Amino acid sequence: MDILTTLGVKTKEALASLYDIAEGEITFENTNPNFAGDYTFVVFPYLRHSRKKPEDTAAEIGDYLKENVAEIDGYNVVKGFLNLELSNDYWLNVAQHRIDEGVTVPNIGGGKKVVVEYSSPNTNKPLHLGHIRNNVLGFSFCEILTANGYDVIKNNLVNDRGIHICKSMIAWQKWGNGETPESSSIKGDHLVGKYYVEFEKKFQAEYATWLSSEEGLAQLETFKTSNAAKKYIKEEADLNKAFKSEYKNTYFNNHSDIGAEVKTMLKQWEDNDDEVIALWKKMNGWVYDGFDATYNRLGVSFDKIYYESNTYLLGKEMVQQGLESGAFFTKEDGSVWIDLTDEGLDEKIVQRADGTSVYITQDIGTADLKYQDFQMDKFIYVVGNEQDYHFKVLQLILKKLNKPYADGLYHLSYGMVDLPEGKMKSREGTVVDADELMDEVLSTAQKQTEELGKTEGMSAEQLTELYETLGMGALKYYLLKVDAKKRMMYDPKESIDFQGNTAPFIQYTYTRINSIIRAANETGKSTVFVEPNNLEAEEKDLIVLMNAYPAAVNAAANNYNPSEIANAVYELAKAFNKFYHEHIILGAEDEAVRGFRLALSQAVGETIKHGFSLLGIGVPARM
RNA sequence: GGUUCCAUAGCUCAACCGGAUAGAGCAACGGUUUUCUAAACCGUAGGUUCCAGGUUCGAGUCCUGGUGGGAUCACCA
Repeated sequence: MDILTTLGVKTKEALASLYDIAEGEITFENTNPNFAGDYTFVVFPYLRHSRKKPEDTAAEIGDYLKENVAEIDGYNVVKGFLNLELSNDYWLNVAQHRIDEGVTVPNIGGGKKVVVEYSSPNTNKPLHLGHIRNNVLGFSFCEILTANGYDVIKNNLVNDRGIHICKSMIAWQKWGNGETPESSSIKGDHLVGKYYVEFEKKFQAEYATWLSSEEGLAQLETFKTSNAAKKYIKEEADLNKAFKSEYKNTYFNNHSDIGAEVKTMLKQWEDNDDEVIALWKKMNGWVYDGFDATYNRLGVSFDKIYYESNTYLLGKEMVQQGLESGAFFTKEDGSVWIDLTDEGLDEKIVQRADGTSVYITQDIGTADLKYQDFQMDKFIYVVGNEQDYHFKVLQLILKKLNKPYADGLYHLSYGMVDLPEGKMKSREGTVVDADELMDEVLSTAQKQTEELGKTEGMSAEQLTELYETLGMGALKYYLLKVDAKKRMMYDPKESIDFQGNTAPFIQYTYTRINSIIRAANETGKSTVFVEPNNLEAEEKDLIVLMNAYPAAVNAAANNYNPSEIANAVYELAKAFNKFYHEHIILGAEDEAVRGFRLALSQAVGETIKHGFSLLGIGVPARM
């Protein structure tokens, strides 16, 4: 029986026999490091039954437990806190089990099927830092679920059609002069992105001209006296600027020449125009080549890729079902809506008056498609928290449609990544490009490694691989160590820092262990676990932390939060470095002590490697 | 304005779902290398956990009300 279970049972017994308490859930906490002991039982809640001072109550329970639980060596009491001290034999036992069995994670998934959607890029722009957080988070979380016994399907929904890609296409057609990734040596996704930017530039210029035209100025005057302008007047905002942003979409739709071209192209695409489809395929092909390279480098992969061009018409049938069942209603113009005011939300459109679908319609359809394809128990969307509302609505709609899978929807909502200068804004050119960023961390890894000069004898390929492992590790760890839910700050200086709570620090710890084990093997020293006579504090810390690791893996899955694993691994690495500094391992005189420490070190190394693999980070043999 | 998320050391983040004296890293200062990799280790300094109430034996954590910030409230995706 697990020690905590035993303690729970015995403590219940103690409470019953001492104070006649029958009910209640018994919980233990890890003893605060400032006090002696391993687990702590808080007696305050039981004082009204015991009718004794906290100290006396704790002591009575402590006596009972010491008497009845073999693993308890002793206890101490501070106010109402009963600190239980477990024997060294118990901890050595734990160590032996861990060493014999390797890392074992309790199976909480039970083979349940989970579809995880992440990445979900648009095909008009290259990936940026925000996408990296998404990809790294999504991939890591899939690894974590798998380790917990879930059957995971990683899926990507590629947004490959729509007005945005048409903008790139028009720009390329008009101003591209036949430029290709080959002819320009520009990575495909960046090339397409270049034309997207080009389009925006030309459009802005056209818009600016119009704004100062007679018609534009007339519209501005109309705007100034309109209702829409009132709130700007209240805020004392610049009305010219306000008009410029307010009217932009209207201008694009009703006045712009290139806007009209884009819209025509989108229509042609929907009508399956051969030429447009060919161009679309060509340019998307470039983007996919580019994305594949980036995904490869990030080390992420997918089991199933959905393309919006195939799924964007889905969901209409379900809109019909919803109309029949009364979940949806039709407005006068023929558009279809759902009323969510009972849930504290608004009315939400699910189909336009012309019968075409909107964003959420597609998601309704895709959810159903996923269910047809996989009959999953749960389906998770790794999407930024800016879409909290969208997924709340999506789930409610699925519920109102009585879909059996509706309850299985979970939005893994992660926070935005901010820069020291503020928010990333593509319009202001402050986005951090994914490929550039990866190059940067890589060259930093190389520079650092070369400065330290410990890689003598390594081949060019080995070095390249090492820089990749260190650089990508640093970047991924930087993004994964903070709580996924929280908005985070990306400081370029910090992200390439290799000291302290960073991947290279942990990787370094791993290589230290690795080199000791290697030396032990070379000199024929046994790394087999031997029970020593004594247990040092630093040794015990390692056992305690390794013992806690599987629970952290469970918690990371339950809380949708890889950072719990990052923290657990960091604590372990830190504890090992302290142990390493305080105690000699390979050179220990006593054979039993040496064997024990070697076995323990090896187990620490395995745990680090295990944890890092769940984060999608590799460990080098040496560095 | 409605809804919603957030606020912890100079900076970036923890704090095991209500427990003890709130912890790390970075930055600053000082120390450690004839011993298994110093990308390491040890020490010093740094806090009214945004504010005001409330619940509780006990609150950074729960509730209410403020203040400040983000997101969202599109027939965009």
